[in-house]
This record gives sequence, structure tokens and C-alpha cells, in this order.
Amino acid sequence: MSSYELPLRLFLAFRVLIDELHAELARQGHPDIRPMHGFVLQAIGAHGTTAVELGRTLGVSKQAAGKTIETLERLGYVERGVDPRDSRRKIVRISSKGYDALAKSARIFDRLRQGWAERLGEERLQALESDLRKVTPQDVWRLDVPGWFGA
Amino acid sequence: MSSYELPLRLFLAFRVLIDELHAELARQGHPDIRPMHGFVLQAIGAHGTTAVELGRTLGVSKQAAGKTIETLERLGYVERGVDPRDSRRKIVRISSKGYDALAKSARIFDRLRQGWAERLGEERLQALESDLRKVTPQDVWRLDVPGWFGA
DNA sequence: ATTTATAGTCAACCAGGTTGTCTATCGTGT
DNA sequence: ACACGATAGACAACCTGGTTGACTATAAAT
Repeated sequence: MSSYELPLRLFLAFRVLIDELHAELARQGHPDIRPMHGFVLQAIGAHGTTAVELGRTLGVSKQAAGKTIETLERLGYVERGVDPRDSRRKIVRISSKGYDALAKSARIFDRLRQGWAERLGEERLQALESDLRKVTPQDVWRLDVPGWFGA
Repeated sequence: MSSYELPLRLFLAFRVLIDELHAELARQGHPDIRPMHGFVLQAIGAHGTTAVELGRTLGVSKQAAGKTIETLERLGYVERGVDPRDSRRKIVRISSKGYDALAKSARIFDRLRQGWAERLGEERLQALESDLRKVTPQDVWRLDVPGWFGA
């Protein structure tokens, strides 16, 4: 096929996962969560963060990060509190609803991955994951912080 | 390995290709082309199309398609003419500048794919492409792209 | 001939990004 | 001790690319 196939298929593969995730999340009580909110919650992390910090992590301006936080707060996925040691900072923390969404997302992603493993074979899927790691930047934003999914 | 890694890596792999494409396109005389414009040109095709048709192909509203066409026309990548058999329709055709961008994009994608082939091995890359085809829809052009191309 | 469907445009709105400006607070160097 | 530079957050104006709804012109069907 065309030179466009590889990038397009990568994008479509991503979209397939994200679309199924959100259809399923909607069924499981999170109809208003938007694609990427899960990734933002991941980026916020278990210890909380601030707008400036989140902006740096995600590679956007602090104002953009602030708007996203505002949206997530309005939807109830994060809560904001003050930093007792620095009254300029407002700590953003994942709420219990946020943890619920994260836990459900993780389970759904695992199930979707299982579906792929059945279609491609676990071996081939592991090869695919390994190859993707080789062509993408390492150390994206620490995805393996322990204790993220418990609530 | 978190449940989020697979979708994230797919997205990052896509972004790596798109970012390098546009850096290179800018060097080759197309500094103002935006991520996705190439895909839209592909969707327009050699026979031309209309705003309504393009919207259907891309899975967006006719108004959104119209805005994108307007942008591409302003940048000189497409031209609009009337349909002699239906005076309501305005046919959108790829301009010579548009074809130049498409040809260069194809060459750049091919070169990027070659780089991956050298890093992963041609065999593994073909396996990856084959696996991606198995988990993505056949209808490659319905990719409600909005928002996903970032940058 | 009248009705219905279609193509395109305009307007209002939204999300999420940008830059610039401003205030409050912190931390440091003299 | 304190003045000053750096930082966190908020606000405003603006951009892009989506959305829906309303409207006009034209084509097609009954």
C-alpha cells in the first residue's frame, strides 16, 4: 500500500484502543471523561502535582495545564488544596472518582490487550510492544509508579 | 509494564513519524503545512471532492471539512472550481503545490520507514505492519482526526 | 408545480492550545 | 533585615479546528 499506511495504522490502532476504552468507561459510570484525561491523571500521579509541574510534564504551558485541571476538577476527577509549606502552590490530587476511573481504565486496557493477544498471539504482541519501545522515546512519564490502582 | 503502555507507545510512535515528517517538509519548502494536511490531501484524492463528501470521508461535519478546505486553499494546496453538472457543488482539487507536498511526504515516510527497518529488521517491521492491519479497521480514511494531531 | 433533499455558507459556541500581563509569595544576597 | 529576582497561579485576548443550528440556492422526485 502507500507510504502513508504505517503512520496511519499506528494512529488507527491507538484510536481503536481509545475509542473502545471510552465506550466501556461510559458504560461503567464515566460517561463524561474525555480521551487523554486518563493520561493526564497518570501524569498527575499519586503524590499530586501543581499546574506548573504538570505543564512541564506534559510539555504544554502552565496556563493550558491549568485549564485542563479546571476541567478535571469540574468533572470531579481531581481536587485542589493548598501547600502548607508554600502558599503560592495549589496541589492537585486525584480524587477517589479519579482513582476509580484509573483503575477501570487499567482493567479495560488489560482486557483489550488480551483481545489483541488472542488475535495476534502473545508472542507477536510482545514483539510488537518491544519494537514500539525501540522507536519511541524512553522514559515517557513514569508509567510504573506503584500504588496507582488500588482505590 | 503498565496497562497504559501499549496505547501510549502506539501514539508516540505515530507522533515520532509525524514530527519528523513535518520537520523535514519544512526544510523542503513546506513550512506551513500542518499535521494532517497530508492525510486530508490523500482523502481528497486525484479526482477531487466536495466539502460534504470530504466531511463524510473524514468523519467530520461538512462545516469542519469546509474550514479545512478554506485553510488548504489559502495555503495554496488545493483549488476550488464549479461542477458544470450541478451548480451547487464546488469541486476541490489538489494543486501542483499540493501534489508536490504529497510526493515529498511519501518520500519522507519511505525514508523513515527505512530507518525503522534498519533498527528493527525488515522482517520484524513487516510483522508489525501485518499485526497492525489485523487490529485496525479496513476503512482507513474514517479517522475523526480532530484534536489528535496536536503540535 | 410543489415538495423534499442536498451543497455550501454564516453565526454562535466549545475545547484546548498560545502569549502577555499582573499579583502574591518565596528565597537569596548583601 | 530586607530588597529584589524568581516562581505559582490567575486573567485576558487570541488562534485553530471542531460542533450545532439556521439559512439560501439548486437539484430531484412525486
